Amino acid sequence: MLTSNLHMVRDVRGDTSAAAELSDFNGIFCRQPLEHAQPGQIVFFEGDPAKHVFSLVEGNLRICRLLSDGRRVITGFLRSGDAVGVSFKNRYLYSAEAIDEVTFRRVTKRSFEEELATSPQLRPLVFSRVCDEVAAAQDQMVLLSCKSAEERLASFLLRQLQSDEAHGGLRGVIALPMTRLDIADYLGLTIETVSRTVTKLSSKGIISVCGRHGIKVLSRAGLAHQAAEYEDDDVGNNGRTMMAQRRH
Amino acid sequence: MLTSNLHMVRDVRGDTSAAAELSDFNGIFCRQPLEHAQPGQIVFFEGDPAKHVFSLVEGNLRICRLLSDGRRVITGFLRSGDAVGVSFKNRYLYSAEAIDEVTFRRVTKRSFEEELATSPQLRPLVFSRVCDEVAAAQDQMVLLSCKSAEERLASFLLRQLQSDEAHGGLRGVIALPMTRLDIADYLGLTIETVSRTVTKLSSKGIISVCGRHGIKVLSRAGLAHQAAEYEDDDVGNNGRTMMAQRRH
DNA sequence: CGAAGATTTGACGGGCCTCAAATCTGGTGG
DNA sequence: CCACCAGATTTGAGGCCCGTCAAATCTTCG
Repeated sequence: MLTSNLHMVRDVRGDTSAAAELSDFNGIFCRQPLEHAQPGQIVFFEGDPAKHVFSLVEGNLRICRLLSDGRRVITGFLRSGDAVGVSFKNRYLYSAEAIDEVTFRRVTKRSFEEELATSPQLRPLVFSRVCDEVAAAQDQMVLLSCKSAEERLASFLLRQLQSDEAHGGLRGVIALPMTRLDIADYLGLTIETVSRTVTKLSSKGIISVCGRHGIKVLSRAGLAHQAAEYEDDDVGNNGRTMMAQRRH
Repeated sequence: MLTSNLHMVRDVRGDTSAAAELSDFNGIFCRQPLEHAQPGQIVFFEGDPAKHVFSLVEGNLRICRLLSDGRRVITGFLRSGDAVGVSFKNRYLYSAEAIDEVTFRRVTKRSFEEELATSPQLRPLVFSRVCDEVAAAQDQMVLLSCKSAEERLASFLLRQLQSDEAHGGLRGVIALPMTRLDIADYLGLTIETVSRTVTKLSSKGIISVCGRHGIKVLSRAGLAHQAAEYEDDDVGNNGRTMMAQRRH
């Protein structure tokens, strides 16, 4: 049975304590040579033997899965500081493609696993990242399962905004290195619907389009409202209330 | 930040070697007393402090997440042998509800984590299960992202069939302890669409409905064809071919 | 400038959702 | 044993959101 492969293990979470974590995690990679990939280049293919674990130093990757008839799903976007290929499985379950110019390092899966087995500091770190990975996947399942196009885009933009800010981007401005088709395949929509929905949010005064790969957030509250999620702040709330509502 | 929680760590994978794994994994739980839950009872709530890890002994659970307006998403179904609540996070990210009569055991998260830290046999086991969890989540993202109602239901039935067979069920018969509403919330459809699609598959001669909670598979190949996935056998293929098709 | 690709905009149709009602199933009490 | 009821499921009619197809516009780069 072809089973799991972890594609994304986020390295930075936007607080000052992340620096220590980052160096710990990257300790495995830092002796490896830098490698490069051009936009559109595929770092590894779905189905290939999973020989390496990668650490993204610069640039952005998209994680793709394909159906037999050519339909494409993007299960995640990766940015500098993320790792990809962490798994005990022997084949990659997805492809990793460079969105823009990318630099990365790699270690063999074997040495990564040895490091993991022998390093008590590393273990909880990796395990914790994997938990974040599962949480992200579940958020995405919620998004795909029952959100409208407008809610999906708003949720996506909100996440990107938080991610950008965690990485030291300008407050209120979202960088979108990926194309509209990438966004569409990530949100389970078509390119046309993404475009129309961007226009709609823009005409509502919630965002403002800045060129092809930039969006300015004019009303964060408006975005959060459209996203239809529990989080109502820039910071997630731990005191989220429970309601046991049911339809009908 | 409220982040990941692993809900499903499948314990049995249908081969004879699974028995050893199972006893290893359940070694943590086997000294704990048995607990019970009635149909509809909630084992723990989304947002509650995550104090325990659970091991399902008998019966079925549904894993639910709710949106603020009451929309419900089921991110997974659990059966005997599965564990739930494995995570380093301090709050549950989802609710776990009994579908039928359920018996389970629990250990504190603290003791589970201590066991995990000190047991070199257990670690790769848990880590491997987590990988399966992520793989399942990604499969579900593919399903929700771009499959039609018919493909979703076919994929779901195929998975249930494989799971049933792995657990020693009758060949070709699928047990569906959950309601149609559960299936709908799991597949991102409405209850009416699920019902209509079941009827459609039935009238095509691919399945045959056996009462409320049973479905007989008349044509496994037909199901697999409708599911629109790579796997074309009852066993997944490791030699899956890669194609780099793109739309347009 | 010109061409290729990315994005936007428009018209139209279909698949799934919504609302409504009929039917089926299982459990309870007479 | 059977009537009855509540909940689950099925079936039907109609509408809407988003996908499909097509064309215009914008951007980038040789």
